[in-house]
Amino acid sequence: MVANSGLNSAQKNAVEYFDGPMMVLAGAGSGKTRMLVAKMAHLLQEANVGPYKIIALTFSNKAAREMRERVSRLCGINGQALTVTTFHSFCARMLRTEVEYFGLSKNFSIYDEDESKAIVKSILGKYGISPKEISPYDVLSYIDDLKNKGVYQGRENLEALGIDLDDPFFKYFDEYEHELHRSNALDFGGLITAVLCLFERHPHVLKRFQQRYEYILVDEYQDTNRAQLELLKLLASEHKKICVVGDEDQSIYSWRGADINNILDFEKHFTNVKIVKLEQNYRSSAHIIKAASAVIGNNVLRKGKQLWTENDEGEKITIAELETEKDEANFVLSELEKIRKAGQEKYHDFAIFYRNNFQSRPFEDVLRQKNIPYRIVGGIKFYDRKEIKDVLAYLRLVVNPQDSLALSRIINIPTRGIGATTLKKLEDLAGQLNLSLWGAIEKLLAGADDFGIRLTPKIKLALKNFASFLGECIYLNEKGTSPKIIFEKVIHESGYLDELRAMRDYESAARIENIGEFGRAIEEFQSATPNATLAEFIEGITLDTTQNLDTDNQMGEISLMTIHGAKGLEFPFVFVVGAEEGIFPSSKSMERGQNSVEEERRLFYVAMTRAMEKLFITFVRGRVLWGQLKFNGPSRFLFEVPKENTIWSQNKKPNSLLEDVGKEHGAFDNYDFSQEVDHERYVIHEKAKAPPPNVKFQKGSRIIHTVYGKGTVLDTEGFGAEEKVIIMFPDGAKKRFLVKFAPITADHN
DNA sequence: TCGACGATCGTTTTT
DNA sequence: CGATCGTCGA
Repeated sequence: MVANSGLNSAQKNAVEYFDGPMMVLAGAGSGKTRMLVAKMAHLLQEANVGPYKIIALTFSNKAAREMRERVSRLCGINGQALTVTTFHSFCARMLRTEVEYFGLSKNFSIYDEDESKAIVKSILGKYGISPKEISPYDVLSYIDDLKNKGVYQGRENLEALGIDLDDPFFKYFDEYEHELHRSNALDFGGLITAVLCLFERHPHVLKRFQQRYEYILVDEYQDTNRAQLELLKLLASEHKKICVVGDEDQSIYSWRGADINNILDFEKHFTNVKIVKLEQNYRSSAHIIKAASAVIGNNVLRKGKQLWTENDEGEKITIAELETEKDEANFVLSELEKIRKAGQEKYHDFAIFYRNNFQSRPFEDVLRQKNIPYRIVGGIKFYDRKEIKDVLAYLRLVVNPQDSLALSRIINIPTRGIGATTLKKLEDLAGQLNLSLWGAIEKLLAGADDFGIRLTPKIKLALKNFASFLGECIYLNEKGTSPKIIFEKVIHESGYLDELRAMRDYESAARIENIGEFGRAIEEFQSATPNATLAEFIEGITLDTTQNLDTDNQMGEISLMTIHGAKGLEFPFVFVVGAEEGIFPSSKSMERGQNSVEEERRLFYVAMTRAMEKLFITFVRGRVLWGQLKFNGPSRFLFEVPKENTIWSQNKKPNSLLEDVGKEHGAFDNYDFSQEVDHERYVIHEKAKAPPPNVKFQKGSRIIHTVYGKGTVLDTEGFGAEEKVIIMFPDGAKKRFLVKFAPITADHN
């Protein structure tokens, strides 16, 4: 009975039901995690379900850890017995144990985005395509998109998934998969699709997992992609005891493949679905809840929930207009200090949220200047540093010698005289023999055949030395030598540290310091899990990028983060800054259209609902963007916040220079700053349209080029004699032409 | 094999 | 404006 105490009736319904598929639509601050924890506890204690029968899937390791810990504390059991994990870790673990059923060996590498991009680049290079013609980023996005939809090589009925097999990029997908395979590697998306593939081709394996995991719980369901939905459908099809928990209004990762339709169409994918809505909010004041509900009510793509609260009305939301981003930072700080001094609040009760990372700058400046403790959540990650990636590449190579990307990264770091030319020869050989780079090197050094590759004796010796050093490391690792010892061997005997030491500059010293930090992380890992392998350490850091956030001092620190980073958190006092058109909603989303703007609105909603007691939203009249002063006007979302829940605060400087500059630029035509503060003042009237420039080709129109054939105008620049067009051709190539000279005509068919 | 220069292009980042 | 990246030259 412990599990259910203190729950409201909706939460109880969600906790106690497990007869079939259920979707819990949990509004912001509605006690979702609490409900999930109670539900697991209920299964374990009331229903006497064995812990090994339950799987709970989340998106972040942080969420997984938190849930595991709370459940084990509530039930007084050892959390290790529970499968509470992320989709990706779950799949990685399965693939390593079920290794005989799919094409890679147990020690496969997991490639991150950078590494995937490097693969794409090399493929395009092989085709002789420059990054200007076809952007590697576009190709990678395409491949990523396929994987998000559940595509794997050899999958049938792709048309049903809406995949166009004639897409010119599809061949790159094949090439890409082949390259990964040759490196004994998977990317993030591939972890999921490989499991789909395994389940489809080996039904008895699927059966085993279906039988084992009778109860399936999914957190943050709005963030799942199509591939993950399919995985869930397969796993759940035997017992149909699946419970997904999510909030369509907090779906803010569509650009990462999350498919809001997974929630909207849940009843199409599962039958006899029970839906429970958690609509009582325990977090925020009534003003905040009413305002946030009104804003999100403007979205069309939703199931619809009516959030309510018994909490006090609280203070109205302050919407403040400032002159520049500097004034914005100063305003936020002065309001913050007012609150802090009046109520003895700690710094960690405050958070500043922005749409883009670059917006943190002015706040950091002011905070540093005033000596106020703060921390930036997110930003540059430890494992993204060059030196860490280098050392990691060595270690990955030791675990998985077939990892050609890792090998090519460090084969000449430190400089060994094995330069680009030699590497190219080796890569070509590997391609010919369809081996990994390491495989090719071993073959070549075996000496039976030189494959027509002539290397100078010096280079050959360098290669030999390198290979024998690596061979020793590989041998030690196979023998079960501890990760720390292999790490030490790598950094010392590879010459990596020596090279850094020889540099004798500040930057190199910092790098040495970071490598030391990395060593301590390995040590910590080793003492926490004494028998764990290097492979497990590496998987841990590629799949779990959670940073240590333990530096809380007495007064705490103000948190600065993007709104994406704020999801799932709460703070008594929240400042949402930069609420301007083009910033929030972002200009890109405005270009993309209605659905994208809806996602921005969800983001706005997430931001608002983080606040418990008091919410401030600020915007500026003039912002320096890319070295230029921009006048974007207040965000459309501000006008969706009901008047009765807000106080608008105008902070105009007398005789502001900015206003003159703005007028000069014609930027203030939209609204009149001389009037008193009221909503009407901010209503943006349709701008007088600039006379249509003298352009021959419109964006989106179709053309014929006498050399390259048919294409579509992606974008135009300039006009008249200066008019340029960027054309996308059917093979995916992008080219840029000066209209005056290019042999292009409009294609009216 | 490295460094200097110029062109380019500017979200969000759970895994 | 500024970081990043690719190209070219020595």
